[in-house]
Amino acid sequence: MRMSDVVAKYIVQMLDEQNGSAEIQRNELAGYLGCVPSQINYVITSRFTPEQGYIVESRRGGGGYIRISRVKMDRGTALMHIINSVGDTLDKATAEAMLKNMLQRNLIELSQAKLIAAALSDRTLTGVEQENRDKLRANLFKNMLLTLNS
Amino acid sequence: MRMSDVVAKYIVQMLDEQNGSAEIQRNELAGYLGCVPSQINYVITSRFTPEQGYIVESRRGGGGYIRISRVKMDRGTALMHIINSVGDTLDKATAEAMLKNMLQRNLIELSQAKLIAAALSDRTLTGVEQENRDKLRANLFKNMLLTLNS
DNA sequence: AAAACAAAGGTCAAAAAAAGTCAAAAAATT
DNA sequence: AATTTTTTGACTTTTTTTGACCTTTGTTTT
Repeated sequence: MRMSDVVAKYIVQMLDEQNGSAEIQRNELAGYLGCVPSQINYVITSRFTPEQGYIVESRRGGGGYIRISRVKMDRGTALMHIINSVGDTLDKATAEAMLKNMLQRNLIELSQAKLIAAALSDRTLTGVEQENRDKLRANLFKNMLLTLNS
Repeated sequence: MRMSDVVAKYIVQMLDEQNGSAEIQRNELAGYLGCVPSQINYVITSRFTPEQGYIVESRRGGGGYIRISRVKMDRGTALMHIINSVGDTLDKATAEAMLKNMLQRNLIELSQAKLIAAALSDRTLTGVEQENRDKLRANLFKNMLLTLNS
């Protein structure tokens, strides 16, 4: 079995045992499982992504940690669907249409839609090169929506 | 739990109990909590800054003290203040501290804080060059907050 | 009143404790 | 054979902890 699978399995097990939330110490876990610390980062970026329904937070420095949480799927199923339908890039018009739609379907509140729209606006993203904007928009959109269904 | 968090928690608790104002003796508190005195300074400068809505006053010498107070204002003003305190760039740690503080002060809701945090996270912004991230963060932060006070 | 001493708090930088990044090498898949 | 995914490790960045030394203020002595 691959090391990355061992790590992933371990994390999934923690998530199962601790109802959807696991906090690890990178170096400690790496030591325990017998891999290099950066392997943990690899596993997290490759298998615990927003698309796959996970939120990852971390802190460096003394007492640092990595926290992984599984997003619950209730009303979230609809959101999850939407999140998954967004590819690598997302243009502003499409994003706005989607937000409008979500509002009509009562999936999000107005203040939330406004927050998201503000993040995706051209005004906010001046400074980011045109070619990168829609990529960033996709990222922003997906990551932000994810926070709503946990 | 980190020493710094223990200290911060202790102070917050005092603030809560004494409606927004706490007076401590540095050496005494350090002795009580079991840390070096300068740890107290560290915690204060890292977690009880004006940006985060605190005023700190102190006096040396016999009978010296450190007084920490939470400043309070109406929501719109407070948000405006916060927005204005953000310059051209904003690093993630500062942003998070600010969000936490806004939450504590009931200026925003949890779901909103989460949306904003997600937009500012490194994970969302991978793809944006390091040197531009904090600039973009400042933009995102300010533009998003602006939607909240209208 | 001046000088000496004691009692606070302040500063700063080094060391320690984490986590993050990136690219090259190796392994697995197609 | 080519491409994609994994593994590794050197190097970076962030955050916290600690301690030696500094400054300010109050209290005693002379």
